[in-house]
Amino acid sequence: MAGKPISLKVLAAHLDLTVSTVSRALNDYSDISVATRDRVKRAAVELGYRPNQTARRLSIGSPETVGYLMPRYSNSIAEPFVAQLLQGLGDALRLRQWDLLVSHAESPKDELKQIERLYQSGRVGGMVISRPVKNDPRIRLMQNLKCPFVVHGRTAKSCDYAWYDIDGKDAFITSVNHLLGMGHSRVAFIGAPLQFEFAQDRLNGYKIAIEAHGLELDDDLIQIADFSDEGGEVSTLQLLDLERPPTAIVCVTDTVAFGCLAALRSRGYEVGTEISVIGYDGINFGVHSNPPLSTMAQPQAHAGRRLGDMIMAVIDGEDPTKHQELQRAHLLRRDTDGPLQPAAVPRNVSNLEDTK
Amino acid sequence: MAGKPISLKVLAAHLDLTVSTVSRALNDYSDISVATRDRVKRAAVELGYRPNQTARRLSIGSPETVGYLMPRYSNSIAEPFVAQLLQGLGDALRLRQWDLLVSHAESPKDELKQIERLYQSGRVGGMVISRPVKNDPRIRLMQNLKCPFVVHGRTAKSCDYAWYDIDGKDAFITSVNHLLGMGHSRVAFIGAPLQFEFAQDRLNGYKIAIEAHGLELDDDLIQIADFSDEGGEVSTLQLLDLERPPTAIVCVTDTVAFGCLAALRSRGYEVGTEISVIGYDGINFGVHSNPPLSTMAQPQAHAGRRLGDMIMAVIDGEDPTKHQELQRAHLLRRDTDGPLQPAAVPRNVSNLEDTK
DNA sequence: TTGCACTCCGAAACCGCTTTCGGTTAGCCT
DNA sequence: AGGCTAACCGAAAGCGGTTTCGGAGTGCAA
Repeated sequence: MAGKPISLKVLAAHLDLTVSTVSRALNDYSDISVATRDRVKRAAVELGYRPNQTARRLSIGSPETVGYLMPRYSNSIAEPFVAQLLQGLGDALRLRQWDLLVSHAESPKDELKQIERLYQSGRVGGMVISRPVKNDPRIRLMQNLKCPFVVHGRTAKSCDYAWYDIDGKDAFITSVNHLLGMGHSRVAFIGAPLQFEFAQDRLNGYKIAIEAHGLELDDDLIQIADFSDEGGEVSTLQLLDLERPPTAIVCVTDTVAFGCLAALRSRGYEVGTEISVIGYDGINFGVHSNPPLSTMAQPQAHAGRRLGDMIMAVIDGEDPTKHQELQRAHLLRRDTDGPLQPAAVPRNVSNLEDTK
Repeated sequence: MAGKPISLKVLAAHLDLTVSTVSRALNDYSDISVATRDRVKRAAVELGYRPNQTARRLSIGSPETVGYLMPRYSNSIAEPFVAQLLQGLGDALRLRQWDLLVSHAESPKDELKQIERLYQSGRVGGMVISRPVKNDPRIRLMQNLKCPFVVHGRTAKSCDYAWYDIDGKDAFITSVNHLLGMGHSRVAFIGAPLQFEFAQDRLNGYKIAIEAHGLELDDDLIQIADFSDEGGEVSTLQLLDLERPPTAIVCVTDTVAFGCLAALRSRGYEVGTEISVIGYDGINFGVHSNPPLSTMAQPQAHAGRRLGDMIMAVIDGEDPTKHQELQRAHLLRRDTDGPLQPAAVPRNVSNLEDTK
């Protein structure tokens, strides 16, 4: 079981054949008799022959590997979806015997270098990236390089590459509609920096839903937070300090929502009754937050699998624009959303005793 | 910027030199004059030459790649540490220009196949695995294959391979001591299946601390849960239904602890005062649990980096047993631990009014 | 018997890089 | 002037596969 892996040469010698014959036998060439083909294959498994992939890849001219560029951390909470995404990606690639290479960079410039190195040096035959920003330089680079790629997220409604995304606009229309339907009229939005397309997208959904109900957009109710739980916390505090604070808040991610909940608790609010909060992502930990977070859930496990299928298709030369998939999130009600309290009175107008 | 990547051959032709000269010039061979070396290097950057890694690796006989076998999921809460680990691993490998390959399997047998394929086919020069079980077949396989590897975790106190681990025994001694020091005398342990060495290790710490205080081990207080939040929940309920329920609980992971907290809330306990809970892992979401979870925190970001350094060293031929690193966890107090209430009376002995 | 079409396998080039080995040139010494 | 040593570079053989091409056998018909 130990020892050097056996090469095609020794396998051929063992069979008293040439390497070329053995190679073609293993690859089911038609100009090899079934007799020797079977004989070769049997010997191959007996001797435990494993073709050297490096040699094979050099020869066929394909790395049979795709790279995944991990998103850079913007905060201390680990990206909960990375592991699931990798799992799905790996499953899809393994069907074709391709490998998955992961890399990550420390700065946007470093990301560009990584992509170029990985592709130009023939280490990967394509890339998967997450979380594009507007006019993303990585995408421009890969297009110039003619490096096949798919994007987890979109940068615009219509674009000329392959992507997989969740419809954030639709999701926020759903969540805001849900809140408005429960009687809320002042619902706030805590978003992320708008250079992230998904942030813009979700904000758009919020605005559309608000205006569709004949309400006016109030800039005070739109906060752009740092993309983290701390960011959600400070934004929430600012909202609460408004003259007319909101009665409901939708958050751009669950992580931001957790910060939001923390701020509300610190001010003594009873979330779900006095004030409503809805997050976005559907991460499982939400069951354990205080209170359990209502959120727009999405099929994360599916994403990796689909992205894997798509990158393989694009590498195969299919038209990238034919591989654009938009999934919908669905409202997962837990405990942080509820109808507007009839007697709800803003906290900061000096009659605290009423609400107790 | 587009077009085929340029090869050594065209670079050599462009310089009117041979490939061998150019290759040696780029690799700083001493038998190349500084003049031509500089000329070659300058031309290389000008033309944007990127050596084909597949060819290079075939030639030098090393894949310059290590594989990471992702742990299989046992529950629905995403492994928060995978992303951090990969990041650290990637950093360490990138220093040597090595690549990181990730793979995962659906069953233990599949894991063995993956390892064998990856190594025997020359795709990886070494492996990193997580969460070993007792007498782990993966480890035996890699030893037979002579595949360099390092383990995230240990299978026994003394073993003949490289590992990085957190001292779970020490951590549970610390947490149990902390609770006992606050007056608790009935502290329970919710663990994971003992085939996982870390589960055994942490249980040992618990036992040692209990006995060191002259207390007797009570089997009723030792629960082996399914390795998930649901598991923590059912185990906790069983503990609460004891004749003499515990006044404090230590949990084998934070995830289990979240389930524990859920169970306690469902029974109306005020965690942190009426009953104490301490988890293990220090995952950041613990800040947002209800209540915020006290836990044994550990330097997760460090682990990947160290594992990367170690696997490189082992691949370089260093003695694996010289690369065994034991880190300590430290108590991170949040809100779920507190002194034993003097008047604490078990809930299920019919005088509920006292405790209200 | 010659010819022809198949069947089946070997020879050899190639993928792009590394590395050993050998040979040419220049410089220096006697 | 001849010889010896360095300094530099070219030639070529790998690494372990894949793939094209051609040639040796076989069978069958003319």
